[in-house]
Amino acid sequence: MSGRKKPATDPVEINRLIWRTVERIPAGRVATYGQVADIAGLGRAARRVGRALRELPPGSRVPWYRVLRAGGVFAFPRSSESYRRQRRLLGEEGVHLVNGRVDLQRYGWQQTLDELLWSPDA
DNA sequence: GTCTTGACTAAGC
DNA sequence: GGCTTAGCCAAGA
Repeated sequence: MSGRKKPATDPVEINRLIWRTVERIPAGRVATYGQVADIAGLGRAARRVGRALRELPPGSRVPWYRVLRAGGVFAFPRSSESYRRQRRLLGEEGVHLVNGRVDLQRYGWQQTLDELLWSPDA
């Protein structure tokens, strides 16, 4: 047997891995490309995440709109259809924009830290 | 095999 | 606040 071990070299595997990671983002939360890449085990391949989402077929249940650029900024131009769609979908989940961007300290996907910092009493 | 592009990020002006 | 530069990684020409 060829003992050649390759860590998710197949683009299909990588895409699935990225999509699966994006699906893990809970509703009402958002994550950055770099964060998704890191969680997916791709390191700094934030661009790879963007490509995977671009290749994402329509009708998919992957919440691509929960993925933002660094700083909570949208990846699309403000006059783009995707921008409005993303903004609307996030709004339905309770995520609204402040000065054209999302407050990552509040809506950012912080699996553990968030519950520690965000007290329900606030 | 080299160059360009891109749903990226961070730092600098 | 916005624009530029540099770094990064993968796909396409």
